[in-house]
Amino acid sequence: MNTVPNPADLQHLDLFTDLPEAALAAIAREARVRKLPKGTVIFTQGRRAGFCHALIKGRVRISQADGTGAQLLVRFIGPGDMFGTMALFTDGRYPAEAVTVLDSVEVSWSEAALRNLMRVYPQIGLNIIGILGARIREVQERLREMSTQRVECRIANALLRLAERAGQPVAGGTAISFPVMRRDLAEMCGATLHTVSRVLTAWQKRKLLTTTRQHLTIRRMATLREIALHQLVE
Amino acid sequence: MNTVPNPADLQHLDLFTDLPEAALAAIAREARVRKLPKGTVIFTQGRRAGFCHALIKGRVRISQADGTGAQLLVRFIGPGDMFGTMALFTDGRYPAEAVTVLDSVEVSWSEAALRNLMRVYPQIGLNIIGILGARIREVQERLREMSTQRVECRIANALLRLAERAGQPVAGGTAISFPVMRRDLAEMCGATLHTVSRVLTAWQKRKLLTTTRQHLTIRRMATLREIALHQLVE
DNA sequence: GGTGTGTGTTGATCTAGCGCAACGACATCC
DNA sequence: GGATGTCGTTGCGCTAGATCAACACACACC
Repeated sequence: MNTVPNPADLQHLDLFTDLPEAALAAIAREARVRKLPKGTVIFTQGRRAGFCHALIKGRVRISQADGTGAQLLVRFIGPGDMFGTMALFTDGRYPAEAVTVLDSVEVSWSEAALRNLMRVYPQIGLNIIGILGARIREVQERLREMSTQRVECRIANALLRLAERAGQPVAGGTAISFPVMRRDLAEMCGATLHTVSRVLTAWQKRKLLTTTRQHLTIRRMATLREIALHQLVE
Repeated sequence: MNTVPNPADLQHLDLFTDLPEAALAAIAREARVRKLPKGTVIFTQGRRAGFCHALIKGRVRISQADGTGAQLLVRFIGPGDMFGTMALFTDGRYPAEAVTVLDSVEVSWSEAALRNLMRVYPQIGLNIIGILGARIREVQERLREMSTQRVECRIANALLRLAERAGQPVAGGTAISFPVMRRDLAEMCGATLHTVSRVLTAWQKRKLLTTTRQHLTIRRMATLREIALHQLVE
């Protein structure tokens, strides 16, 4: 585990786009790099937050639980994404839990370091605003889906989002590049894993996709898009 | 309609907290003030955004429609709140529609003016980050509610949020200070207005609240909180 | 090899809340 | 004052999807 990242890696982080070389070097100097094996808990819900995180490699599952144990899968973090940063600018506590679902590498900055960097390079602040804005859009869209669409549409939309952000072109389709369980999909779109299982097997029969345990490949993206759009499915 | 606002008014905007007097004066100079009668459409979904808005007086309804005409009530804007600003930092289009539900007064700044002000007073950027962060939290919480809780809880939560942000203490309860329709509540929590109506009349029989046409007063806040929390209602 | 434990499937019921339909109450406008 | 439109209520049947339950794999570890 080396403790200083390669500035070239930082270039691809959404947090630090449009920054000069010099800035990236300064940012790298303040960073802490960690290798995190699959299954590592990076932070837990409600814990005091002191760091801004970004992912270099791997995949992190962000989920939120309510009092009764019900879970919402907020999102999957991929390489280049920042996470756990909102807390620094609100009440200082992580609102969700972060766990790696693949062997991963993260970079992080202390709150103090980040604030310093933001003072020197205001572009970072603008980047954060852009990231948060985009995220609000997405969450609002999901909220609208949840209130207006039926499960099939929501599952289709969840798959499309996964494909967009973690899709790997393979022979005859697009594979999701990390393990996704039925339970994950269920918690992404407010359904039970039973319903998700039923819908997926139905789609598998229609050759829309193929699945092996925890692995998923979309075969007919266009049809999936249609299902996602149309309220009424034939 | 005067075109320059009183700096004292700006002081109470969440956008401009923690700014020096001088800054407020400069901000006031760049502002445009408009009186908007009830029912005015401030912007429509999808339109090109060129302004950052804030409300001085009144109430604005922000809602988002999907292709099929189904609506999501994103939130109600009250005095001091900024709105329609996210668009400037994402794709430049308003993601929702804004309509006044009371006679209102708004201030707005052109994108260019706002960016200039942000450059001179970086605190504004930090404020925006805080506002967006808080908003993500709220939307995520609603998303979690939508996926895990049943309608009664969701309606209770919607009412509690309304009370928190627009509650006026009155004799024997807390009144919502602007007109709210059954349809509004329904679009806030992903239900039909029929269901909302049924639930509200049930609660009225239990003396939890009283309603007259478009007006709503919560009588037993504590009981409502219980309903909002408990998954299972007796 | 057997024995767990975490995952996925599938069937059989049950029910919360939707959809439809009809009506009632209040406000506004002519 | 009547007509028209917006808003709210209520009854009835229906269905999407939850819940309950049982089973079938796959991969671990002993």
